[in-house]
Amino acid sequence: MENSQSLDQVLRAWAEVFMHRSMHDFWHFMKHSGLSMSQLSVLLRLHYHHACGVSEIGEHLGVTNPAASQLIDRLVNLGLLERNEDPSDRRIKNISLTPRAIALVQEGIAARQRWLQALTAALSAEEQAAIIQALTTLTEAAHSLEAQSITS
Amino acid sequence: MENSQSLDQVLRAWAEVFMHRSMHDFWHFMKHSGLSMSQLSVLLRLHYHHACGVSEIGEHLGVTNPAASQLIDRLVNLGLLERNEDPSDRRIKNISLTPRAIALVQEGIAARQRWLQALTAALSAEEQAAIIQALTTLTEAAHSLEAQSITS
DNA sequence: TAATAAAATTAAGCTAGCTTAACTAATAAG
DNA sequence: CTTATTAGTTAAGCTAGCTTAATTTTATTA
Repeated sequence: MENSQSLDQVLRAWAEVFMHRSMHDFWHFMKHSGLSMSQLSVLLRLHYHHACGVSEIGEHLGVTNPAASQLIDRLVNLGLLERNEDPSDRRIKNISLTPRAIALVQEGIAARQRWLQALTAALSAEEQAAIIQALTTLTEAAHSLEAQSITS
Repeated sequence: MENSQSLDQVLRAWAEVFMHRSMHDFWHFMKHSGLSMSQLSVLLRLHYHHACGVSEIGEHLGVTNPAASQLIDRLVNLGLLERNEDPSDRRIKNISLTPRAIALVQEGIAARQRWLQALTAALSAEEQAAIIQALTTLTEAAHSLEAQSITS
């Protein structure tokens, strides 16, 4: 069929344009916030998962315990993280995002959201319906793939 | 309609899961390659745009000229960049990716491609057709939005 | 041709982020 | 109760990445 590209090509083209844009935006977000990749990784980890101890953050980042401790220390000083003793085990420090950090992460997510909305704003009802269907399918597939990888 | 979410919700959910995955992958790519965010930014800039001088790279990264020069110097020593005199103006050094750097960037892109393929592998023909249509529309919209922003 | 401008580099100095090694405090095990 | 283990921090030292200031080389302009 002349008006239909292969799924492979379409995925490639979409990933290319989405990633190019995402990396560009992320770079500017780093510059604008003044935070490093390591610092933003900590904030994102805490946004997507639950509050946790110092070691878990270091493990997730692939750095040593002292590195995680120092990184957290700087973020605490910046007012982006809170460090509280775990009442059940006073050796553990529970690390969590401050309201300011939550707002910062939300703003980063919202920026991407605005870009996607701009993409779809001028589309017809039919095109929008197709996108709703397609992205719902993809999102579900992503979630089930993630559920699989947890068990493996 | 009960089985149809709003476009807004769908975009939000998709951006969330896609970004979470992308950031996770990107972090591991950095760790695995041993390259910093700044270094990868240079490689991506050169992948998406043409070869250019030192100043342009610094400008794109939002750093000073000496910072760009030093960054490039390290990447040249790593065998990822080539630095050649511009024959038309010998003050300018033309910076370009080496074959090794091209392969590195391609591998990063291919990894994301494989993830998307895994997402769509188990889908029905109808679902695949809807995704082809939707992502083609989104990719075109992204390109035309980018074309607009160049002129503004 | 002499002065000026432009592109890149070098030098000096700072901070972030990482390492390993040594240390403190709290819990678990014997 | 004493010993070992676990969680986290502190200390010392290194490199990357950034800055500003000074320098070198090439091109432009008066």
